[in-house]
Amino acid sequence: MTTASSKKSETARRKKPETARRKKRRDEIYDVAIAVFNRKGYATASVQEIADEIGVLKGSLYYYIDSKEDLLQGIFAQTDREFLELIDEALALEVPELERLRRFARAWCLWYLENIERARIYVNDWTHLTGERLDQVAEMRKEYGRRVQDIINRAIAEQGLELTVDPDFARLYVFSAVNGLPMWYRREGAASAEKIADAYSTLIVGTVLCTSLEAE
Amino acid sequence: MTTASSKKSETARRKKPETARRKKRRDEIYDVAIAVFNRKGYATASVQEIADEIGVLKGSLYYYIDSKEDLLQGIFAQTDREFLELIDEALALEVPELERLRRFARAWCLWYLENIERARIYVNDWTHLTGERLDQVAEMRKEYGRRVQDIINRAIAEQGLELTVDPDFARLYVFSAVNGLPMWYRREGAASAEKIADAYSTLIVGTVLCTSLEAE
Amino acid sequence: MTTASSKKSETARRKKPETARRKKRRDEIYDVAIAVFNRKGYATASVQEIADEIGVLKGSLYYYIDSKEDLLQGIFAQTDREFLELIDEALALEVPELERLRRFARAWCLWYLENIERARIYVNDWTHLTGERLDQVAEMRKEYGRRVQDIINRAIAEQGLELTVDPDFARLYVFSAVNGLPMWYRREGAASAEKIADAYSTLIVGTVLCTSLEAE
Amino acid sequence: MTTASSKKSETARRKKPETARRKKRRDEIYDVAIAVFNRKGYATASVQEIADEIGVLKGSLYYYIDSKEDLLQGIFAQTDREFLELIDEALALEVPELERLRRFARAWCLWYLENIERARIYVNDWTHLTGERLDQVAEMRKEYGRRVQDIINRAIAEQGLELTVDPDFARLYVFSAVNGLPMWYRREGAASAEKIADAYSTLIVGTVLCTSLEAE
DNA sequence: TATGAATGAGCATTCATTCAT
DNA sequence: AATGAATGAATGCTCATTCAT
Repeated sequence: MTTASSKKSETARRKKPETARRKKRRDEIYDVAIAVFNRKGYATASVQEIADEIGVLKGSLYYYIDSKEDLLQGIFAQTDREFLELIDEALALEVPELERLRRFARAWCLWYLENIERARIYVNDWTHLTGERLDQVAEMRKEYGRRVQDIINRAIAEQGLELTVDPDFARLYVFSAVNGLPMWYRREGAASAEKIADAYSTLIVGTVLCTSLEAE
Repeated sequence: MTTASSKKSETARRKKPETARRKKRRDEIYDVAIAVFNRKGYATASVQEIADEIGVLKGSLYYYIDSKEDLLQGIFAQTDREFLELIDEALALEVPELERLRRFARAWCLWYLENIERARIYVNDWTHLTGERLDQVAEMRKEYGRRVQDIINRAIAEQGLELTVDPDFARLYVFSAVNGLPMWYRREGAASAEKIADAYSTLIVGTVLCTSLEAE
Repeated sequence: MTTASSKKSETARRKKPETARRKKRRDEIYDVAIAVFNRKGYATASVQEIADEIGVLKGSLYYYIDSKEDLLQGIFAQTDREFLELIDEALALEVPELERLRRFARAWCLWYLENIERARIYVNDWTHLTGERLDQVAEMRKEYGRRVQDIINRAIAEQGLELTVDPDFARLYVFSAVNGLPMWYRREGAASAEKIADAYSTLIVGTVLCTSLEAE
Repeated sequence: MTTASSKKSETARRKKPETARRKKRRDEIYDVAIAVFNRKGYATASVQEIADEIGVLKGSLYYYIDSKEDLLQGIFAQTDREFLELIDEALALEVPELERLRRFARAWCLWYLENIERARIYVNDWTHLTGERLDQVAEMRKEYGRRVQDIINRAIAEQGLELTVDPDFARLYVFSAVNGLPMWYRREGAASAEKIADAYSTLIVGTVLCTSLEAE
């Protein structure tokens, strides 16, 4: 229930000086962890497998991480940072709102596809966090929602749509559609990330416009 | 119900006659298993928890099931049956194709929402099946895809749309959107299942129509 | 540690009247148990398998037996009875001692081969008895040893052999050789039980005669 | 040492370098396992007991072994190696064939007696191996048979015996006699291993010579 | 920094046995 | 006589984590 990162006493957790060497190792661990969690899922993956793939003993990892859950959180933190950046870039654009939506949608999809392993973990395994780690991620997700909703609402307002569908549903629908990418996308697949992002961004814009579609 | 359980087939443990009493217990086990898997995820949930919730010893469950994985497969089997029915009902309707799509979409969403626990397990945990069990479910999913694609394509043809987006993407997009329902829907939430199904079916029809949307 | 048969109180164990019907069932259980123990070994075999093969529920067996170990002991009891008879028949013969040995050896082998399933259980699984059951079987085995030794010694005396090998070793050697039959004999094998018994009885007589063999 | 342990071969858990410390622990585990399997039989013995006797937690053993069956196979592998050596040494002797037989027989018995615990496990528990492990051991046993038969046949040929008994039976008879040693031999017993080996080798030579004994 | 060894708690599963009906 | 259900204890095995070196 308590976060694993609060186990060690404050003094003991004096942040190790992040030397270049240390950082490199850390990054390697994260990269491998992403590969392994992606392949087997967080719950099923074992710390052993990560260690094996790095070529280091299991116990040695704990010099760099506090726990397995720590690793997961770390992956999410990175993802969070990048996604927020993505949104901010879209908001910074000086273009019509619908165009902003389109460009954001495209960038979003592209980012998912290019980081499909991390995206898959994000979508599938965030439930395996516990305690405040979970709260933190949940809060983040809400924040995403708010910002994306904002983009959507501005487009709707700009277009002067007469709503038949609650725009909240449009957001949820769009989020789910994008979150579903990792379910079927394979890097070696036939369709390129570019092509997929084109198609998806068109559909996303369409979904937003459809909030004024007559039900019958 | 259990297909791949031919482990002990040497002496072919005769199939127990499904008495009312026995069926009741079995159903209870499945209900509790659904609740527990839904709450914690299949991989993290333990047989112990299911037994505890029923108020029976862990080992006693094995009088009714062959394995934990068996339980998961059983849940899927039920789900598969119902979903195929849903599609067939839609295909049997004598209405215009777009209307068929709309009605199917609505029924689909409604069914997801009403069985949201099972849906969540289906979406999240099918990867935890192994061997032919996994193959079987994978095959089922493909079959769903084909049938839903069929419904989509017929609507597109009927409407004489000039395609700008591959209809396969529309299917994937729609599937993801629906599969995403368990991510955010809560029974106690503000929006009723009916309302959600209305909105989503409109958006789904919209997505299909958007396959002729100009990208720019 | 305490024998399983002392679990039930004296009064409760009032021997059920051995009706014909009951006896038939009991015999069937023993036959199947022999088949199953023979196939998988006592330790690995399960009561379930026996019940399955009879076509009765596991629990029902306990109307006829007290425990799994009981079953094993029962099998041994039958075997003991028959083997003692075999020896007694040999001792009753009015023939020269070497001839008595030869005839006994042949009958012994033949009996092993004809009851090879029970013999296999006897040889392999007597160690799985516990408490006084084990003591009882151990005592029986000693008794066999004494009687067979008697036959051997009489033959040696009759032949006036000048011993170079302790006749006890001859007995142990012969016992092991016969006990080894279940290790390789298969009913469907090429050699008939008769032929094997012929060969083995010759070798057994030979072994006894060899107690006067010069070591160099 | 472990041949069939390619379970985790995806990530190929690198073979730990066999340091002296590690080897000592491994040997200890094997020694205790031999003691426990010898005492209770493989099927009845539990990993728990082995751990208890070493004074380590059950799970800790798995740092050194892959499975309980692995332990059994490891014991057999050692035994196989030694036995084949024994035969090869006998075949390398430059002595008359009957003398070769006698010396081999003696060495064989002596080896059994000196390693009586392992011999007992070998004789009793090889059936508890499964899959290719079982196949491998079965193949080994056949190979032994062929080689010992070879020694026997050469002695028979050298002696120019007129056969009345199939030499295959002589081999089976002799094998059984030796395999029976663990049934009765106790280290603390009256007879020394040397004395027993003397007596048994005489009887073994005798058995081979008896293949020309008249049946009547 | 990293290793090697061990811990301890947990897990899915099996099975002989009991007993109310 | 037999059933059907449950018990309870054990089993082999896994794994995140710790820690002395």
